[in-house]
Amino acid sequence: MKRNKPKYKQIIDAAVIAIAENGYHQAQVSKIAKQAGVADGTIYLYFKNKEDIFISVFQEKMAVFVENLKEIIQQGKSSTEKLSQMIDNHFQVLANDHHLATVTQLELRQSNKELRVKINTILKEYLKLLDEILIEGMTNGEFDPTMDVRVARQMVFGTIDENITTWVMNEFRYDLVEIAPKVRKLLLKGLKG
Amino acid sequence: MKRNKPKYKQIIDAAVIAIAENGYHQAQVSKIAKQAGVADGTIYLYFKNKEDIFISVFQEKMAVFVENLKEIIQQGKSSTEKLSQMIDNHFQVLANDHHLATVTQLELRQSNKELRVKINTILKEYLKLLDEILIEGMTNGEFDPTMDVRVARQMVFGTIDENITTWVMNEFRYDLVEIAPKVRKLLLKGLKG
Amino acid sequence: MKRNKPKYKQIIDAAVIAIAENGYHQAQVSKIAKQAGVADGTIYLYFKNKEDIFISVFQEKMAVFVENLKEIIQQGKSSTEKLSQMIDNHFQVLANDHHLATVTQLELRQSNKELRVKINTILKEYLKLLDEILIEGMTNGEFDPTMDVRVARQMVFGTIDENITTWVMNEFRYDLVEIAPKVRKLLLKGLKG
Amino acid sequence: MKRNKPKYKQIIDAAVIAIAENGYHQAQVSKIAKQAGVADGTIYLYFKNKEDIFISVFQEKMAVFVENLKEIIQQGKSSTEKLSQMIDNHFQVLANDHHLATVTQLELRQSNKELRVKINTILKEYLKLLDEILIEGMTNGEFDPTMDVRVARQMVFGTIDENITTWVMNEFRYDLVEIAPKVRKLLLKGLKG
DNA sequence: GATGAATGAGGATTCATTCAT
DNA sequence: TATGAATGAATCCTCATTCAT
Repeated sequence: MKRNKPKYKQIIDAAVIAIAENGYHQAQVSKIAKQAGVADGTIYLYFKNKEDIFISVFQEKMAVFVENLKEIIQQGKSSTEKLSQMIDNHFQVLANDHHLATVTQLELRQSNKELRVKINTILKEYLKLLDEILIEGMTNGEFDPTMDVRVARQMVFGTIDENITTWVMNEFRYDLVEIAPKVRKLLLKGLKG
Repeated sequence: MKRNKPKYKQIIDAAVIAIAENGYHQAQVSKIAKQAGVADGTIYLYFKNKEDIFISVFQEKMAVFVENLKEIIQQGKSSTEKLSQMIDNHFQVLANDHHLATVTQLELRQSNKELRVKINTILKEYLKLLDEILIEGMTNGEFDPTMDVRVARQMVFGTIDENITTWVMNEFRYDLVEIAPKVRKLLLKGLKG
Repeated sequence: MKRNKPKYKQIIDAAVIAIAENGYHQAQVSKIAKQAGVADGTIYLYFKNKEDIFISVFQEKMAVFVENLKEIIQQGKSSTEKLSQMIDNHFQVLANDHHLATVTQLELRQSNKELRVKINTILKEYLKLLDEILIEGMTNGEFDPTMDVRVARQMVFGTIDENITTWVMNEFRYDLVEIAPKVRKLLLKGLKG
Repeated sequence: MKRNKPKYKQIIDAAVIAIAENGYHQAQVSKIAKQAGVADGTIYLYFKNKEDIFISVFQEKMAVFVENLKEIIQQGKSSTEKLSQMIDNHFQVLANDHHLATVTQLELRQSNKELRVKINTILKEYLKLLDEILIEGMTNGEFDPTMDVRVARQMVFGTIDENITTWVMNEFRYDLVEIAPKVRKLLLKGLKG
């Protein structure tokens, strides 16, 4: 399994840095290779093509969010608490890794429609977990049982996403973590049953 | 003033179609020119360069949103009503123009950071009007007076944006206008004082 | 005759200025038209095409040299005196018109081979008069009667030309007129019988 | 060092042929690449851009003149002999390579001012060696000690250059090598002390 | 597995010239 | 005569990918 060889992760991490520092369109394969300390050709021993690198970057990093969220769901008591922790975790992970935030919020979105569809597919696992929390809350009365789950999910995700993107576009000039409770409060009010 | 000459609007509209049908990176100047029924060189009598076309597209189309919103603010009675109408208008304009929706939600976001910053500057006028509504509502008690306006604004815009983008990515397979009241209800609950 | 209409000379002079200030390749027809205070299309009422402007510029300005030289030949006593005055005149005319010097010595030489052949044809009249002086001198014993006239002519013209071009490339930083007597002395020694 | 790789020289030689056969402005990169038997992109592994090819052509070819001249200076006995051999060498090298003669005398001069300045910088090394010969001759009494070296150098170079350019413009119709002794004789008489 | 030299397709932009007014 | 809006051909360079070593 290529995924477990050291050079695989080495290239993934190099890609994040190369994209963050140079921008999506300026993150050429040769730059990623240089950053990873391998030859250009070596990249193609681990990835099918350039697009495959970017998808893998998103996949690997998204896996962290999904894992965290699964744990949150397992350990959380109320739906409200689960959602709160999900929001906090989302903000915290990106607040702690500016490179990653730049890549996911700004750079990777410059990819073409086709690639974005693939990225969305990866994202779906995360959104499915979010749906679980929402449905649970609607069932147990914590959230409004009459609301449309898709719309609610898009409110939660859209609000989080917009807040983080704005923070990145403002070049991290304010503390993102301070925003989290405000977002949480607004969203929970909107959702509550 | 070039902006008022017929060919200016002709090229703008051609650009929307060319981008929607071919994608951002495949919308070559020659394609836009062909779609507009003018020679390639004619484009450059009205626009400084390709980027200028894209900025102008966003500017011209955004102007419709801003104009509508200004009218909504003038005629609306309560802040709640103003916000409701703003949401409805936003959904309706894009529901009626799939090409424009594709361009603003998916294609134009593939532009590089520099261009996106310019686009954001244009967007700010719209968001400022949204802020006005929110602040008014916080003052008159319709909305929660303790909330952070920026976060609230980002919830409203992020929720609208995410819902529309998802609709576009699902290739307009469901009726966007039916979503509007659901979005409106959730958001107003989140904001209310 | 178009040649005598005021706009003809107006465009010629505008071309010299446009070329001198912008360089050969940056002297677009539109710039020349603007400098001349006429519309782009008007240029084509007086000149067949862009090349025709440049040829005419050279023709009109070279005519001054030829006229002067004819007078020098008529009034001069010895061949030595005629050659001396030709050299002085050549240096003086260009020393007094930096724009013209830039155009003839640097810019017009950037034209393609075809145009340069045409320019050379115009130059030939001037060189023929120079040949006359040389042959006269070879006949009357002032110049070496065994020398090859073509080679001698090319020495005279090449020396003058190289000195002036160097002066232009040094951005007129020294006094060209001071060079003339030194050139004259060297050339006459080379030629003398 | 790219300069020593076989493809470097291969491209340089291809450029000379492409320029000579098509003219400066018609020597597209793709033509040079085709002539060199490499892909267009390969050019850019060896040269920064198109201008860099042209500068390098001049540099590489001028290096031959400079090298020859250095040897001539070392082995020559009198200043007169050194100058004579310099003239002969200059004529001979170009007489033997019509392509090169076309390129240096006609085509490369169509470059813009900026490039010509760079070319002149390369030429300076050659002219400095010429100055050395002249100054030596002025010191040892072979040449006129009162003459202005710059003017003398410009006479020598201008005369050689004009004779060769005329030969190229006459499409090599006569034997250039026969001109050399005539040029030599005239110049030496002009310079002698 | 690893290298890196070589490939070659693809597009924004300029500007001389025309021609309807 | 004079205008100037419109035309459209033409080219340098980048960079993802391959493959001989």
